[in-house]
Amino acid sequence: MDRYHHGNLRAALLKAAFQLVAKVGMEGFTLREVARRAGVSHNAPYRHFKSREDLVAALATEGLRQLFAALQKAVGDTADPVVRIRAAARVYLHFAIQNPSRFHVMFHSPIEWRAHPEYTAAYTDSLNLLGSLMRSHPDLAIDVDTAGELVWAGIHGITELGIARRLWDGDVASLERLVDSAVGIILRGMRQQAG
Amino acid sequence: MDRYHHGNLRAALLKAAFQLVAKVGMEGFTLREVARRAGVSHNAPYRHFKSREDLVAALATEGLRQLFAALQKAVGDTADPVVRIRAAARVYLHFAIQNPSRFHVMFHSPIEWRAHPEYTAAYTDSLNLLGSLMRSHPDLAIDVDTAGELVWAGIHGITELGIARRLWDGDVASLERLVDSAVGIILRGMRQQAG
DNA sequence: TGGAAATGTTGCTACCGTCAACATTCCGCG
DNA sequence: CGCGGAATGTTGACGGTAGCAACATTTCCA
Repeated sequence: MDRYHHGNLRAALLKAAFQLVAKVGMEGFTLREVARRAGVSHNAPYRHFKSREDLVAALATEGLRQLFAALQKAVGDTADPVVRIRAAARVYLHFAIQNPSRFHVMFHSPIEWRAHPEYTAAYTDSLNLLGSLMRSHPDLAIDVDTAGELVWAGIHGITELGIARRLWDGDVASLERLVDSAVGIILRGMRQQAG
Repeated sequence: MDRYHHGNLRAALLKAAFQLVAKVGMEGFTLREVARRAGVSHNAPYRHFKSREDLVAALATEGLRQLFAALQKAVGDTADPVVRIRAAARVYLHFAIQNPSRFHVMFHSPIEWRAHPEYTAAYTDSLNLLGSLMRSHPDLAIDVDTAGELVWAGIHGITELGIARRLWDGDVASLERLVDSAVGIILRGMRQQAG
């Protein structure tokens, strides 16, 4: 089974890249090391990715798809809008906590994303999902798109500062409580007010 | 004035580093290029910074101090808590928009910050400032520290997604409106409710 | 004033991203 | 079949980078 042609090198490279970035972070992330871990020569990756940046972009895109899939799954469990939004928020947080390097690649890679429409598409999928959640939430004082963006931004901010260890003592549960209360507060603040 | 000893190379290196990162971002940011721009040999920086990472950490710390100073200045203009909080939020946003690379260095550098207490101190200063703002805001339904963290996270999230061009059409004013409404919504959501 | 400490330079090693040239395998068409 | 081009993988080279060691210059103070 030691063939000259690998068979599915592209997927193997992505897998190796995920493992590498999980182990050493984005510093120390090296195209050559990825190739080494996939058991191929240092130049084999160039048959599947234009450049190192191209591989990173693929990694980010793949990560976004995983996140989207997780969000979809979490959201399907109930019909209550508030519960669904909170579930999505928790999934977002947990994804980031469990894969901080992956999250980092997804959101902090200094890449010109306009050259990678698959990335933008994957991103938009999640944003749309959140938007549709807001649509099912009644009594919004602002339009649903803005509402979705604000909720996204709130969760994203907590998650960012959380994995950066800024507002986190290491206890996941406390961060989760913070996310829950953020969702509650933001949704409450967006409500139509009677008087 | 062409001396062997520079006189204040450390400051000159930081300045050159800020210019470089503003021009080429964090990719292409090179210790040797910084040295070149400061007009010294490729190894001179090692007399002032242990490593490349050490220089980046100094850069991030300096950026945080600038942000803190800007926040302080913005907050001094009025006594109304809500206005002050909104002013701080806008300053945060504008700082990031005007110095995206600097912001990136400050918040996305994969550095073990425990080894750089000045960074954590600079960070805490801003967080405390925001906390004190919340303290002057009446009728909070939750404790002030949590309130401060939530406001920070909300603004941070909008700013992050903003400079990543995710929820931004290029118009600063629209982002500003988003920040304003986020502040309003979050503060409203955190209010004690009568019934 | 003289020598140690601080600061800057030169040269080296190991590694990285990428290009070019070459080797092997696969696959469709006669 | 078989053969020739396309796809895939390898080897080798080049320029650039981080960091180490050895050396040169300047400063400073005992």
